[in-house]
Amino acid sequence: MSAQPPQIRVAVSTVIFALLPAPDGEIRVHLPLVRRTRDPYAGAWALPGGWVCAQESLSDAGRRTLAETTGLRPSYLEQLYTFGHPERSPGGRVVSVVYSALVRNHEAAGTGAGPVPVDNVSWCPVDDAVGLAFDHDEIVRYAIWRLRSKVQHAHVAQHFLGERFSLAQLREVHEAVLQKPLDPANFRRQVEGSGAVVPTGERLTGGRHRPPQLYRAVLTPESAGPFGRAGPPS
Amino acid sequence: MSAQPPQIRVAVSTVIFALLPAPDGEIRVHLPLVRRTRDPYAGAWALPGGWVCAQESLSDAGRRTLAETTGLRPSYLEQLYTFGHPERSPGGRVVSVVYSALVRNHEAAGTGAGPVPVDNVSWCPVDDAVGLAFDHDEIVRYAIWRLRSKVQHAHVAQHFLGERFSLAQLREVHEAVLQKPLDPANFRRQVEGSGAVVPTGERLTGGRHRPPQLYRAVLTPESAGPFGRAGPPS
DNA sequence: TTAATAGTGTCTTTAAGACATTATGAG
DNA sequence: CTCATAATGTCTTAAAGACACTATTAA
Repeated sequence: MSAQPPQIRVAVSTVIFALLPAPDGEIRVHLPLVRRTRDPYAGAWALPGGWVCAQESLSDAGRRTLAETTGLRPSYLEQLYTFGHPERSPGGRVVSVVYSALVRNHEAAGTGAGPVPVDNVSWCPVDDAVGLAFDHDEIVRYAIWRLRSKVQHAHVAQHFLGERFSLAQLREVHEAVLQKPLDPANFRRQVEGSGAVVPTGERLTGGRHRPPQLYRAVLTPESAGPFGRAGPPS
Repeated sequence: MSAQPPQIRVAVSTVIFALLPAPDGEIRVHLPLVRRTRDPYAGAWALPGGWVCAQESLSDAGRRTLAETTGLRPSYLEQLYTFGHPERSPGGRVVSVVYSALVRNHEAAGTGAGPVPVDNVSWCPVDDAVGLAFDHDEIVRYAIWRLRSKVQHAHVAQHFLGERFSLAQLREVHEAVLQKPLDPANFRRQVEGSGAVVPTGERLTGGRHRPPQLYRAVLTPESAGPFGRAGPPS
């Protein structure tokens, strides 16, 4: 162990997912990209991010740089992975701690998710996010794999929805993420039986059909982890 | 994004697990700790680790510092989490990337795992690893939770064993990690049916009973992840 | 009434768990 | 032969999946 560690810069990046309608009308998983204004990779698309300040936590740095570059303020960030290959940034050694979050559609509004593009921010279907700056292609690929592996753990899909939601809405989220149709009856039994959601007693009116029961998420002990929430502190 | 990032030091720590007999004869999950020789926390036990050098990858830094402090050289390191709370180290801002590995008993030999203690290294039952330096208590708690959540994914347990192993040995690993007995017949069906192991045709002789078939692990597509191995690059 | 989705029932298939039974090599 | 563990069989129960059916609201 050397007493004088070398200069390594610490950055954060964020992979934000939202379910938006693609040009073909299908609901697909999208993520926001920002256009780089300086070298290296000036003009290329990249994940939102920036440097970690001396007194802020890593997740706070993720939140701050995401808001600065895109205006997004998700309620919940989860650490995804830390990328630190010595050659991953041409400008010198950078270790990037990457966070991920799921946002609702109205949270994405006004940030380039709608028909009007916001300057230098673009929501992109995840399968089209290639040719990004640095090693961000790899990061995106890893993030979408993790999303699909973990959607089974019910709390993941609920971040795409509001506090109250119908089971049909929850099912549509799962269908969009997994890219396959699910049986409404079996889905209902699975979700209700898992204890991950409870009915609120309210109903969602306004549709031209029978109004569905509204549910809300409950934190299950298994999903809580050793610190009573999704990940460790920091 | 500020052009001049502040000075933040980057370190790695490693949580190494081995299955060793406890004083009471039970096989328990242990991990190696090293005694700190300088401030902060001089004299306290801590996880093996050290600073990341300029030209080495994060996992290489984990491997190197682990070997320097304990002599251990596990074949496979998996990134666990990155801890970066601003106040986690009294000596100034430190971001620690933590790696985890599982080692076989003979790999742990000569590093304090046997009856003869090696200077400044001690193998400790995970439940007794409290009062460590920095935030290492939290790190250990998170690592053991992850180990227990993931032992179901068969490849995890196989790192504790050699390349070839009997199903009884594999079952004993699962029993030690999960701290509960498993039905041999049902365990066999589950593991064989999962395709995670295949018989080698060899048998393990020497016991005073019917010699068991030996198996080896096979990398399943689901456990491989998006890059054909357990985690992303870096 | 009709359209449309909410919600239930039920059958089949698959897997988990408990536990009895048979197989085989060492001594 | 006997002991000990390997390996298989079978029964029960629970869950997953396919799909028919009933319920309820708005227009």
